[in-house]
Amino acid sequence: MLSKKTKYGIKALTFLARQEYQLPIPIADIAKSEHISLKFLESILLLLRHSGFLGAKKGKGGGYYLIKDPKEINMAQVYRALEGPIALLPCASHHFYEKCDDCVDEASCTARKLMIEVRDNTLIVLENKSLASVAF
Amino acid sequence: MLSKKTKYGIKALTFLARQEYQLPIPIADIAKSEHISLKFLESILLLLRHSGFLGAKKGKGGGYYLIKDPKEINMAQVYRALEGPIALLPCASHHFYEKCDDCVDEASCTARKLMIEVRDNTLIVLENKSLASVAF
DNA sequence: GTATTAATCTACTAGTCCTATAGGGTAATA
DNA sequence: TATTACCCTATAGGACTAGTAGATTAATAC
Repeated sequence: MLSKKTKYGIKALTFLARQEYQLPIPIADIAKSEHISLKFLESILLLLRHSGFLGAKKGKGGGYYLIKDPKEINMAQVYRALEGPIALLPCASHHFYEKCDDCVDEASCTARKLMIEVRDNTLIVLENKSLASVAF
Repeated sequence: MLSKKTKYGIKALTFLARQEYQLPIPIADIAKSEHISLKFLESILLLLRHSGFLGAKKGKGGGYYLIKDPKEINMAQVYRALEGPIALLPCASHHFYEKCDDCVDEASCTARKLMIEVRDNTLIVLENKSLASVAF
């Protein structure tokens, strides 16, 4: 299951992508429009800024704005920044690989085998989607 | 991420499917072979019995055994019994649908849209896999 | 019918993660 | 210089995970 952090993050990015003009939008405006707790959203937007998706401007007239063209923002990258691994098992992950403690032989592990197939298919979906393609 | 319950459940089913003869196997044998905590596995096998995948026999010579042909056991059903919804958001689930509190308009929700696509692709993978096809 | 074996059931717990909340600090702008 | 709005740290309730412990019940072998 997706965490609310990821869900809210995707919604916030979408909200920004749908703005007619790319001016900074205050957190409060996004929180109100998307019905997200202000302080929680604050931490999410900060993470998205540190991950290179958003820019921020302080002071009056400030807020958050997209740093790249929504067409160039890949949903797999967004997912990884917010949620972490795309694979459902650490041993089936590319970017976050970890060996299982209990596994004697990875090659014969059916759970791993199955989850690698799921991951590959999920990746195809996410990598072929840009923020622009889902927002409109 | 998959819970260990689901991972262990899949491994246990695989272990049973790989048995040459379909005789009852004691929990302890499975736990030892797959390096799973005995008592934790106990609760998992019980769940799999209640879900209609396993039969159990008490007493000497007892244990758990597959109730159906591994070819007839669909991995989507196994996943749902162990982990719950296949969709990554409740609002994108068929069998476990729930409305989001924060969502004003489901139709325009990009998180939902994206997760429905992920779910559809995951379903294709899981529904086309039988326990037999992953175990061998 | 008794002992043994092994599943079944109930209850409990330490630890971790999620989803926030609170409050002050800091930087930019008008 | 006042205001606006992002930045950072700390904390906390609740849910969930993974595992433990112990008693009970049912089947089988002798």
